[in-house]
Amino acid sequence: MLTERQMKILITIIEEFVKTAEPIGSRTLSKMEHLPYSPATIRNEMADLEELGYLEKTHSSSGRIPSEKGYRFYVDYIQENSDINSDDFITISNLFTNKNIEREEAIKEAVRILSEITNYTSIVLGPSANQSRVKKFEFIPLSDKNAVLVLITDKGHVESKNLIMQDGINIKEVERVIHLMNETLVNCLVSEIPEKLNYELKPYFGKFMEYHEKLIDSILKAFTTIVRDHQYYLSGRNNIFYQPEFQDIEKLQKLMIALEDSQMLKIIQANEKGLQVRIGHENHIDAMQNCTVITVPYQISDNEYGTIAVVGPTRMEYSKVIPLVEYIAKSISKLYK
Amino acid sequence: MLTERQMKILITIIEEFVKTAEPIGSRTLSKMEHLPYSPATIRNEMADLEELGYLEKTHSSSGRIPSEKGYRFYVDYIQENSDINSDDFITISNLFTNKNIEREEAIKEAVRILSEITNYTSIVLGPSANQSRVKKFEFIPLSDKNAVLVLITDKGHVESKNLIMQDGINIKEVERVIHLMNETLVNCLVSEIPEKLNYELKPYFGKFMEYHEKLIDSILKAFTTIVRDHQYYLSGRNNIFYQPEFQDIEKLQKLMIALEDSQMLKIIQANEKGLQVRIGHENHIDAMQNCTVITVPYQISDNEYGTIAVVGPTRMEYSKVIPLVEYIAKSISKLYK
DNA sequence: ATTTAGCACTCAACTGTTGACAGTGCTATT
DNA sequence: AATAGCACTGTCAACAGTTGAGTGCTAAAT
Repeated sequence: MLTERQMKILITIIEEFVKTAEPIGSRTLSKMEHLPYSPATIRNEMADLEELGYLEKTHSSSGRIPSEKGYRFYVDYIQENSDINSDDFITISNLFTNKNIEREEAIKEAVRILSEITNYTSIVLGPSANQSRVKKFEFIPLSDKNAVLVLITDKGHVESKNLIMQDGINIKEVERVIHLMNETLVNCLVSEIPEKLNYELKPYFGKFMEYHEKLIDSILKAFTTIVRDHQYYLSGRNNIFYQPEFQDIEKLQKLMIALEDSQMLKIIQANEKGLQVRIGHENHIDAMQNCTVITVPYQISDNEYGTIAVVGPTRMEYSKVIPLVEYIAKSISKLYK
Repeated sequence: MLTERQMKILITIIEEFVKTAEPIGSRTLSKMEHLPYSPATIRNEMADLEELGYLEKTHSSSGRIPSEKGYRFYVDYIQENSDINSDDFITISNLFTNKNIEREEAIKEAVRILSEITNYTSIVLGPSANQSRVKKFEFIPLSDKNAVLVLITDKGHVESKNLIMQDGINIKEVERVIHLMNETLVNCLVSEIPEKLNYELKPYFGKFMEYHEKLIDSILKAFTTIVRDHQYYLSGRNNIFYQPEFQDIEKLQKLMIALEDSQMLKIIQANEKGLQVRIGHENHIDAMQNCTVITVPYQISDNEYGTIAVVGPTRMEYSKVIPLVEYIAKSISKLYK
């Protein structure tokens, strides 16, 4: 285990490195008044901390920087001694007063502010519509070639599609198809739509007119997205530019591409357990070896969960970010209760 | 005016520079079989072309690169002699067959492919809902605290909002408000919604219950976005990384930020006249001095226009991109007819 | 009157060298 | 156990020298 002094030194190095992004040397530490030891003493302690895996060197004669293990220690440490900076909290709590009763806007706004305060990138992942049930399909003809089809679920998901009737498809016929769709599909799980369309509705029509099949295929295609997709909202992506660890254009590029990749979803989505901090390699994504991802779930109905995530360099202001995301997630969850 | 030979040289320089992104020297040109002149002769011509403003040097002893005026000449030239590469066209025309009758998806997909083929960034700007009329508001209560409000317009815009009833607001009351909203607002322009809510509906309720005002404010806020916003879809943003002119991280950053800026909208939105090519400074955006923006409108109903845009470096493959965007816009417009 | 060959000149990009400097590890001393 | 001293290491920026691609100009050739 670490001695009191080692902990003090380790934490000071981390906090200093978070500020400056420069390796910290023994002389710098020795000058601090809460570390009244000579550089040599500190060097010895640093050598020990390095041997234990908490610190690293960038090259043989450089100062030290925290390792992932170092950050992990730090994160666990501050989660016990968490300390709240009230200023930012006021800004956010204002968002969730009755001025703004539209949920999605409020969440987006909160996350926008989150990335502004922290200077990192943040993400909202809304709940998937998978476990919702069809409340109704609404079909609205607009002209003889155009119509809108709207799907509304019991959890409030709304998905609309602008349909275009190609030659040979009559809008009256479509209306009949939709009518039957409603009868067949209302109250069934959104995830079952494709299956039901294919095996219950299609055979029924197939006997009569061959172009109905084409039509149903199109509708099918139109609504597969709702089954598959989560709402995914990225905010503050451009903040990455300001991080010194991403001045290298290739790393920058890889990270930006990763942020839009489906791997990202897997990371963010997996946890309903509470706050998670994934440091560096714990993310299992190549482009994110220098990144920490903090995720925290929020609840918007009995069994619907979304996630808020913050993506930043491993050299992240954990003590600021962690309480903040927790507070936001809590505020959102409170709305529903 | 330019002599035949000058034109030949100018066009060769541009096409060569588009390929390599390197300044072109007289020796290189002289080696090409359609330019059977000695380096010295070509040097003289290049000096003249520079004096006329079609070419530039990066430094006093470098080869030449095209100036904006040079590109302008080139673009005007190829638009007369446009020449269509059929391979890419097949990919795109497949998108607009009856396999896919959902308009928005088809457009997005087309633009996604556009940025893939060209390796530039492309943008769809959907028509604003401003000139649409309210067809109906649909109000769907989900629980005693949650409800969905859906607005559908005569042009097929659908906007949905998840409302959360804060303490003191009863969902039955809300239902009544929506009912009255429907009566007041159906058939009026979307752009008039705020006004009508404020001056026709609010006074009526205000007398009875003060919290109705709060409620209407919230609904108002929820639906201002639909009035203001166009659909804005960006594809292939990460292609910018591959352009040698944006290896400088600062330029890259500025461009990426500009792409999400509202100035962008103004550029893209302004023209219903047909294809436009804006080269470098013609964009009047600082971060886009090295960029060309090609825009072309598409029509989706009697008086609804959207825009497709391609953003790339001024050193762009004009002869490939221009016919392609024109073809896509035409294909989309054909859907509606 | 064009076109071309020849030559001096320019500038960017690369190379190798150097010295300053920040920091370390080790050892001897307090 | 803590510290002072010292040799050592790697980074960084500045500098000079070299190379090479390309130009402009002039004089000769067509």
